[in-house]
Amino acid sequence: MTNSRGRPRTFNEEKVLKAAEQVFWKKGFSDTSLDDLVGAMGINRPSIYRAFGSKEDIYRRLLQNFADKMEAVFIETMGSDGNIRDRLIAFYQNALTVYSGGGIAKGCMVMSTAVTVAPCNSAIQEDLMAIIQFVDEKLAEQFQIAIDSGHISATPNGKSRGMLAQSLLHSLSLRARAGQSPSQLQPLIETGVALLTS
Amino acid sequence: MTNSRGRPRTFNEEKVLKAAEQVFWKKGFSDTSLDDLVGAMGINRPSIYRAFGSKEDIYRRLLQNFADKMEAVFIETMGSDGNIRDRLIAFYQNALTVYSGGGIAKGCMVMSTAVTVAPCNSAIQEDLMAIIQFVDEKLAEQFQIAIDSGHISATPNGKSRGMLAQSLLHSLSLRARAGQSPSQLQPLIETGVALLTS
DNA sequence: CTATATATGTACCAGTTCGCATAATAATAG
DNA sequence: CTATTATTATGCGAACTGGTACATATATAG
Repeated sequence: MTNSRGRPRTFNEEKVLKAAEQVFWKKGFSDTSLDDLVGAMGINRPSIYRAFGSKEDIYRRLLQNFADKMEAVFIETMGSDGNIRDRLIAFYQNALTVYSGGGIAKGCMVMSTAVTVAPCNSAIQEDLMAIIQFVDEKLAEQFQIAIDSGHISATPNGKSRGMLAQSLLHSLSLRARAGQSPSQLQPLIETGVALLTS
Repeated sequence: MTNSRGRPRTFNEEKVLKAAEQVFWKKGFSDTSLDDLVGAMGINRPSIYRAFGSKEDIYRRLLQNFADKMEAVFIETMGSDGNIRDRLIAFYQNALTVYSGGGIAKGCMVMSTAVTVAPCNSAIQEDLMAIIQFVDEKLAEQFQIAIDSGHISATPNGKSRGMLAQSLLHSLSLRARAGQSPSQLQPLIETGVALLTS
């Protein structure tokens, strides 16, 4: 029994999901209508449902998808072997490029859009919480390594530094979406990293 | 010509605005319907329109209203004459009480709800930007005083410290709305303030 | 070929959205 | 009292909401 029976799809799954992401990213969950998705994805309503489920299903999938992409950025920048200061700066700068990309003020897709719905949608709230905790852990790991190898002081500890490092990320996202330019935010990255690695 | 001609209002303006705030705070701008407001405020649609204008008018008014209330918290805590460390901790703790109040994960009303709409509504985006910049300035002021009086080092400068201090606020709001408890966030406040005042 | 499985397109559902037109109500001014 | 002014209540309507039924199209399996 092959999986390719029936009429073949006319759309590329990756492409239409990317299109849907753009809409959710800009308009948020509540303000995105199925008609918006139909327009952006270029496929009809019943096809969307058949392929991806409900609006909420698509959105939650894209949340995880975005988090995965940011994790890739994290691994790419923080995984190298320079000192933690330079690696952190590279990470924040790449994140900021994502947040401010395309000339539109966007911020982080997760932090900017899931927040609002969270109190009314426990599934999305849990997704958001899980992503925040994951980022905390990943950052804490890196600080712990730097502490263990004597590059930075043992206080604040790795976990605290991780949470504070994510705070900077939260603020970059929020400020970018409010319309602050990358050049305005660059000093925030630099002084933030300086404090975080002191 | 007196102002009290005609049929008198049956509602208390402050009270119904407070009720509206609760709805917007929980559901965000887009997901709050006029029927929601009618239900919460206890007055009919045409009365709402006559008294406060459109849904967007009410929301923007409440944004500023909330910012004013937080400024009052700021003045109350940061205006005293203890050392900057203790005053900052008091400020963050009071803010966190607001963010986590009433058993529901709420976060900051401005940061949690205006973010999402910002890219689609330039007026709200500008409101958000103005509030962020105002908070930056108020915080920077306090750090500058502490620097000038020799209580903390001159680098990072007051402006940078102000922006970083607001980052912590952003993260507290986001984390509270994601469901993290005040006790989980207390260490973030403490280590954050320690770094900010080092 | 026929049977089956998947995808698509039209058209529609019931419920909700915002905003308003209209009329009734309740106060004051003279 | 009547005229004026302001607020409140009923309820409309046209557009939009997320979601689906049904018929049609296009592939593979045998």
